[in-house]
Amino acid sequence: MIKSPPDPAALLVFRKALEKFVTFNEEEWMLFAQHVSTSFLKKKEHFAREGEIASYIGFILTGSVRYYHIKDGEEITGYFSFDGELVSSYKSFLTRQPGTGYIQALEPTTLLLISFDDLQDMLNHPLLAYKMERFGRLTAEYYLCCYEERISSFITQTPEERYQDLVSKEREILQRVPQHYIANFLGITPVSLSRIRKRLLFQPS
Amino acid sequence: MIKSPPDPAALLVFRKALEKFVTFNEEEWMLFAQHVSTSFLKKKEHFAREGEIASYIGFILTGSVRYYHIKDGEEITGYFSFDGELVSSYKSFLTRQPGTGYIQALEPTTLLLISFDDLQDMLNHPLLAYKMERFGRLTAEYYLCCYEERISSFITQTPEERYQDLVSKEREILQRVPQHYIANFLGITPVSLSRIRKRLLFQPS
DNA sequence: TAAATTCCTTATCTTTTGTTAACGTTTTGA
DNA sequence: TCAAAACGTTAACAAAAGATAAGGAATTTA
Repeated sequence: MIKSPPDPAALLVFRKALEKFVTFNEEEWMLFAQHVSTSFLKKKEHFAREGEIASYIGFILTGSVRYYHIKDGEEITGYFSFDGELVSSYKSFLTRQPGTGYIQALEPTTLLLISFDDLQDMLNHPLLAYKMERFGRLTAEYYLCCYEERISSFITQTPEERYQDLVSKEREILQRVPQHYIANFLGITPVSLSRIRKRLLFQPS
Repeated sequence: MIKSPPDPAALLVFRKALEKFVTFNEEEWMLFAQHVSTSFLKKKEHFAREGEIASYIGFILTGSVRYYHIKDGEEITGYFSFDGELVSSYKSFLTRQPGTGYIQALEPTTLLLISFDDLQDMLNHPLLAYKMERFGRLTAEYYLCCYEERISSFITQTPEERYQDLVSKEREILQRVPQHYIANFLGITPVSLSRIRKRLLFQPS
């Protein structure tokens, strides 16, 4: 992965996106921005691989990625992230243990990056520590809520209901992601999703 | 729910448990402990209900709870927490929106409690703010990793494999939780879990 | 302690999903 | 640009899960 210094426009987009969690003043942002680099992934290029310890947390400027695992030699896609979202093999990044899955660009993808070491530097920097802890807390809490909903969908919904929810709530995924990945995401096989779609066509309830 | 001041032994257990995330010095702990109260739940008593905004985060001193949703008039159990763990309707607690599920004591359960308002006070207290943000970040990150694994299990494993994992890794759940709740937890019906158990008896591979 | 309720298993039947393979279409990449 | 690979659908069959009901054991509770 080739890194370079980020351009100012990109940093502005990043700053804006982070305001969902925390607002940096000028001085803080100056310090923060010094730790940001940029990178580009060609379609199908990997951001993370099984067995590797995640070194970066990424912010997707443009493009999208999928998270997948390999089981019995088969790729199984578990999640997607699009522009404006953070991306990382979180568990690996946070625990410094080898990751168990892959992250791969679905499209040509431009990222902003913060390395683990840089993040630690910021967490230890007297002028940034407090706000970075807060940023980390709010970010983790935000994703915790997302995960909670996703788990709940597996417990309380059938695959067909999960698909209908996707259709009504997450049109973007439908439009930007191949169907066999969506099938995995719903916890079923591509063949089964194709059948569900056919069923819904003829009984759109 | 009846609250009272916690006894010192309970606070000590709490302090010890929180060291997984953060270590308070004496002064900090004094301030922290002032915001802790205690409560007791009889078996089947509720800690949270659908439609209510969660006011407390709890720490289970003794006992256990289950998280469940009601769908089509049926209770569906999604999770359990045991002594030494935190418990809350997190999404509701964090977002101040009405919760979508229930939390109920599986056994007589003793809790330590921190209210949302007290937590905010601590997050705003000059001598505690930094450490509380850090505590919140590390806690949320910890549960994020747990959730990530759980989601991944729904994507990559069959119900039978999930059950086998439970048998090998989480004996405590098996021993303390009725089987039909475990079935829900695995994303299947009690009847189906009974069949899986029978299959495994005769082909323990 | 007796009655009521809950819990687990089992059986039957239906529905859904998984597996494998085939086929035409689209996309990819050399 | 052209061959190869990937994609979505469909079919046929097997395997698993859901729904419902019944029966006995265990637990609860009045």
